[in-house]
Amino acid sequence: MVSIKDLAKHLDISIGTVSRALNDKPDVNKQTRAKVLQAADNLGYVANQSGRSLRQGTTNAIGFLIESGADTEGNSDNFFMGVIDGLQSELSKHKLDLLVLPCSTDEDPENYVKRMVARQLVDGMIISATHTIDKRIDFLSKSKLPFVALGQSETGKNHPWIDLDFEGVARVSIDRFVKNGHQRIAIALSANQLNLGSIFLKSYKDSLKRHDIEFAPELVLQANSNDKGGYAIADELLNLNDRPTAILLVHELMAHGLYRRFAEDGLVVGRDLAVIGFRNSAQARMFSPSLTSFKLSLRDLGIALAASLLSTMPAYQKHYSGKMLSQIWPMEIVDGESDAVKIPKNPI
Amino acid sequence: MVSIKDLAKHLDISIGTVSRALNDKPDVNKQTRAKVLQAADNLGYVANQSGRSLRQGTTNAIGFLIESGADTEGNSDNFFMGVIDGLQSELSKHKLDLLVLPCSTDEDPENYVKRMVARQLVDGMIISATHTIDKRIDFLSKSKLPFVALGQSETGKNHPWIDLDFEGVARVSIDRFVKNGHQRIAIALSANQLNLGSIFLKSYKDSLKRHDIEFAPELVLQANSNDKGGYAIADELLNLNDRPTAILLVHELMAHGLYRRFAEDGLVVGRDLAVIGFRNSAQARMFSPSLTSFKLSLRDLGIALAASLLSTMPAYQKHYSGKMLSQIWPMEIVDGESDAVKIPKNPI
DNA sequence: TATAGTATCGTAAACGTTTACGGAAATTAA
DNA sequence: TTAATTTCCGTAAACGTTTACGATACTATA
Repeated sequence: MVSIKDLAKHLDISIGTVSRALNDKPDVNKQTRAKVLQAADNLGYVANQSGRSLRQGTTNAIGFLIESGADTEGNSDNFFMGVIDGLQSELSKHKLDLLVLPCSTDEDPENYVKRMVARQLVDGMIISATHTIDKRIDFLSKSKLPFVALGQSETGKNHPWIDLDFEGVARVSIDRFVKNGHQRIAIALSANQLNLGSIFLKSYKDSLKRHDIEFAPELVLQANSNDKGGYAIADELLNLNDRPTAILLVHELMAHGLYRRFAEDGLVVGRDLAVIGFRNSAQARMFSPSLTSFKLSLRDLGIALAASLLSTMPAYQKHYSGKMLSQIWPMEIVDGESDAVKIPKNPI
Repeated sequence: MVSIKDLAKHLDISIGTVSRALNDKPDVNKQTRAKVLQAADNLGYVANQSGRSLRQGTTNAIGFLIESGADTEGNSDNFFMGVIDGLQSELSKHKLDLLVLPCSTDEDPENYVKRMVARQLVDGMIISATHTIDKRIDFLSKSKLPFVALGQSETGKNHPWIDLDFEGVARVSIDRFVKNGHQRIAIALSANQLNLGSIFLKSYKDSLKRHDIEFAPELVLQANSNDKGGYAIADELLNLNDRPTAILLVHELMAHGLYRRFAEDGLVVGRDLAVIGFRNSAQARMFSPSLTSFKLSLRDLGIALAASLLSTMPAYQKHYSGKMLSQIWPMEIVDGESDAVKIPKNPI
């Protein structure tokens, strides 16, 4: 590996000048700068990050914290890949690299964050899979490392975050159901602890209240956010005395199981039950009848996350003066056939 | 941030001794070591990685190179998440951290690898999405950085690699088809350049030859590895003069489109066409009739990759004396209903 | 011409570690 | 008691950068 010292020796100038030339500092002659850049290119010089980090206390890298376990909230499709692509697109504008830091299922997330922060290999962090009570946020708030959370938490709010508009998804869904005459509307939630569920549930309740529909606890169903869970929920639903006529699937990965269970009884989604899913994954289009769902541009979300983070970092703030730190990320509904049924005469 | 210097001052001993105590070096008194560890814990000391890297030229981290674009050969999030979990499980045994390095769709993969190597933030690399001709491998071979490839390449083979047993998958599939009386057997490949396709195709041809079945070029179908591609392939297949009675889907993400296209003509997979898919994804179980496919433990694959890499790194070799550097990763077939049809009397 | 200002560069310290080396104290051997 | 050995610890250099500071030479101003 060729160092700055080698460059200096090769050009017979001081390492200080070489460094200044490489870093576009003002007080260096144009010709010498040209020579330095030329030589750097020839010899294949590239700055050693450790040396640079040690001196400046900066790494030119941003970390994206994810959980590497298999089923993280049913994000089975390319959720992260899409977000990552957006993150990079924005970060690369500032010559920042993205390091994805996967927290293993074996390790306590808080401990993992501590380790990664201590390692000092990133200048800022984006954390995902936010929990209602999230110790990582506690820790990061205390540390001086800039960070942005994908997903709100109740742990502390004076940090930037971006959250998908779960509230809006639930509201729009319920409104649409009600508009079509539905009165008994169910909601299917994931069985885990993520904050997502509580937001959805609250918005669901609020929407019902707005329409003067009484909240029925038995219509809040919980299961794992996958095929099996969907089957179980459909089963539970079909066994209710007073069956719902519509259901909102917070995790549309449940959809397939639901379709499957219905098919077993000769029932058809969209005719015997109105279904709206969240969030428009690659699979959503595959259903028959097609699933009404919500569209989300993962790439744009990634870009927004990066912008939000950078706007809190002094070195980059100038580029993001007008940006909002935190925001609710809106999503558009995409019409399918699964919620076609209106005011059913024979509620299932 | 508390440094080793702070620790030394606090304990009124030299920084050399502190460092030795923390790193389990032999020549340090047991009591002083205990004191040092205690103080480090109290003050929340954790070694600065930049300083350490600069001095030792080592980072205690392994990089996993992936491509962050949306459709990377149908390897959705789950694929990587599973592998990552396995990687970490093995790496953590040696106190190594895993950094996932996503190559953006905007950037040339070779250039990205160069940048990441130059950054010197990992001691070794695992690269994925290997192409038949892969410049990254060229570069890494020249550099001194240890690496292992997930997927073979023709670029140079004197480096460790692990490849899924595509050859076996094709062979077992064709054998099973033939055993059930099929003679016209198609194969659906992805339309892109990955090495996977060529291996599959070769094995497909070899298997046919073994059974004295003439190779028919029109039975090699190509499309994008997704729902639409499957639909297109089914369409093409149904328009053939002499239709095949069986098909091997190299990317079972195509399966849904194929099912869909068949349903349109009132045809049923498993009755009117024998289908075997690859690789047993979460969706595979959801099909009806269920898709016969191949099982793959992503976690175990990750563990093997890590072991393979570490066995080439001097500092860790002692733990992996007997390990093989490169290997073909076997997969088991999982019976479904999609290939139930035997020697059809009325070939579609 | 003398002075002030400017452009350019070299010097050296600092970031936080690790580690080779040597020295002092403690222990053992004679 | 002395010499030899061992145990423990401090010193200082080194890794590759960046950057404050000062020095030099040149240019413009009076």
